Amino acid sequence: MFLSLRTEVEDALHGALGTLDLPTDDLGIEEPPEDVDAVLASSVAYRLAGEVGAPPPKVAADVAAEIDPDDYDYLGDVTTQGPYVNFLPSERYFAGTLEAGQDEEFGRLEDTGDSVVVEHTSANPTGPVHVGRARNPIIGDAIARILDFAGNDVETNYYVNDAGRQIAVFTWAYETFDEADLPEPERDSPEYDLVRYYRKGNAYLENADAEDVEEAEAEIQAILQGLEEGDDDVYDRVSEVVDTVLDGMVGTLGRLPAEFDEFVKETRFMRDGSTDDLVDRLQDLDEAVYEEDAWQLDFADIEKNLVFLREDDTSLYTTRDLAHHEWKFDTFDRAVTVLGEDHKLQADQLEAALDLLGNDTSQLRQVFYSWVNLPEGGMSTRKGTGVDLDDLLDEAIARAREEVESRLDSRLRDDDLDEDDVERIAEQVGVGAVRYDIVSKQPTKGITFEWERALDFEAQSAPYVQYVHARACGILDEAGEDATSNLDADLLDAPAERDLLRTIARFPAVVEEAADELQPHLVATYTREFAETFNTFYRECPVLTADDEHRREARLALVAAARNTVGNALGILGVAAPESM
RNA sequence: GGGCGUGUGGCCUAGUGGAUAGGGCGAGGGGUUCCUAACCCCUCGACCGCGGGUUCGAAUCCCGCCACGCCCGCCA
Repeated sequence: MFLSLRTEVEDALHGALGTLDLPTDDLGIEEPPEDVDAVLASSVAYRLAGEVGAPPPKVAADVAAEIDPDDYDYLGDVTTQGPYVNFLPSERYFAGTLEAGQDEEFGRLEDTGDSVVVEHTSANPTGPVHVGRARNPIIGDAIARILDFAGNDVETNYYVNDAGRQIAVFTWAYETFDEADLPEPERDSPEYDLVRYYRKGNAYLENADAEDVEEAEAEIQAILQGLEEGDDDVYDRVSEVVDTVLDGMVGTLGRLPAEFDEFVKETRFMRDGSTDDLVDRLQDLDEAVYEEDAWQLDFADIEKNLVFLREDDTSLYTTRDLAHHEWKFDTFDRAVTVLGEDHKLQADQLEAALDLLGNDTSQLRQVFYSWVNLPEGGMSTRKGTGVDLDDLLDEAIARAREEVESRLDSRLRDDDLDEDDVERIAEQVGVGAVRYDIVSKQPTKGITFEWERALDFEAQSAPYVQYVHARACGILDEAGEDATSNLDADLLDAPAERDLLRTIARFPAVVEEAADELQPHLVATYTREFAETFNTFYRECPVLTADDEHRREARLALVAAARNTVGNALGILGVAAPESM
C-alpha cells in the first residue's frame, strides 16, 4: 500500500506543480517525523519559495489546494503544516493494508525475472570458521534472502580458493607431519582435526633450519606447479585436504544458518582453459604492459598496477577471479559479492579489468564489511588466535537456555514448555541474537568482539523482536482457526491500531529499499520499530477480550497481519521466528 | 607518504540535505486480579571528532585538520 500511495503522491505533486507552472524535477518527498499524522510529506515549498516569490507556507498551501484526494485510492487528505505538504492515508489505505497483510507471503515483491548470484564467505578452506569472518556469511546470507524476497531468482555461491600457496602449504603439511606430534583437536570435526597440520606446517616454515625450509618450499612449489599444469594426481591430493576442511566449515556455517547452492572452485577456471583465454585477451589490451618481468594492467584511474601473469607464465589469484567473474556474467543476470574491506583495492582492480575486457560491470555489486576484531587485535586461522564461531554459537545457546529456564518459574502463561521447547527456544534465541547483532549494524562499521555485548539478550536484540512474533502467535493460537474472517479496518480506529497498520504498510517499501541498496540492516531497524509499535498495540488493545465480537475479529486480522510481517522480516534476516518462547 | 572506510550522550547504535537528532545499554523511579513482564511507562544524560565553507535550511554536501581501522605482495 505504501508503495502505491507513494506513486499516487508523486503523481499528485507532479500534477499540482505542473498546473502551477513550476518545475517538477525534485518533488521533495520524504517520510515525516513520527508525531506528524501523515504517511508522506513534501518539502518542495522551500525550494520553490524563491521562484514563486512567496513564503514557503503560502507555496505549500497553493500546492495542496491543487490536489484533490478524491482522484486517488489511498490518498485520503492533503494538509499543510507550515512549509510542509502532508499526505494522509485514506480508509482504503488501511483496509488494503489489512487485507494484504493476511497473505503469509506479505511483503514479497513481484518477480523481476532476474537471476542473481550472491557470492559470500569464500573463506580459504584452512581451518575452523572464526568470528572475525562471521560477518560475511551473516550479511551475505541476509542479502541473498532479501534479493529473493524482492522477487529475484537467487543462487548463493562459495568461491573456493583451492589453488593458492596456503592450500599448497596445507597439503604439504598434511602429508608430512605425524598426528602423534600434534595437539588434541579442539573439536571432533574435520576442520579442527586438519588445521593442526596447517598450523604445524606454518610454524615449521617459520622456525626450522634454513635447509629444511628450503626442502619444504621445494615440495610446496611442486604442488603449485602441478596445479598450474593441471596434474590430476596433484589436484586429487589437494582436493582431499580442501574438501575435508570445507566440509567441516560448511557444517559450522549451516548453524547460522548460511547455506550455499554451489561451491565454485578456483581450479575450475584453470582446468577449463578459461584463464588462459583470458590472459590472451588481457595481453591484447592497450593497458597491458610487460614491466619488471611480469605482465601487468596499467589502469587510468587506479594507481596500483595489476600483475596478471608471471614471468614463468603462471597466473595469479585475481587473473583466475577475472575468469570466474566472466563466468558469472555468462551464467547470471546480476552478481553480488560480499567481501572484507581488505579486498577493496583488489575489487576495484577486478572491476576495472572486467570493464576493459568489455563486460558490463553494472551487473556487479560488491558489498564490503570490516573485520570483527578482538580487543587485543585481529583473528588468524594460521596463528590460531581468535574465537571460533562454533564456540560463540555454543555459548550463545547455553546462555539462552539459562534465560529460558530462569523464566520458567515466573511465567504467567501456563503452557507447560517441555524439554524440546526449551531446547528449541534456546537455539532460536541464542543463534538469532548473534545473527541479529551483526546484521543490524552497518557493515562498514568496525566491531570489536566482546562476549557480553555479543550475547546481550536485552532490548535491541533478536529476542526482543522474536518475542513480538511469539506474542502474536500466542493470540492467534488461542483464538483458533477461523478467527481472521472479518477484515473491517474501520473498526481498527484506535491510534495504536492505526500506527500498527501504517507500520505494516511500510514493509514492502523496506524490502524494496534494502534490496536496491543491498543493506540488510534496514530490515533490522524496521523490525525494531515494528516491535515497539506492536507492543504499544498489545498493551492498549486487548484482542481476545475485546468488547465486541466484530472488533475482536478485526483485531485478530490485524494480529495475523502483524505476525506475517514480523515473521517475514525475521525470515529475511535469517533469524528464527519462534511461535512461543 | 598515498588510497579507501569509520568518528553521533559514559558505552553501543539509527538517521547521509528539511519538522524538537530516534533507540538501546547504564543509573534512578513506577507498572502484572487483564491475550507471554525476554514487555511497558517516567526521569537522567548529545557543542553529531575539530575548524572553515556552500545553502532559506547541514549529523548529512565541499575544503582543511585530528583520531582509529583496512589496503598500498609477481600472497590469497
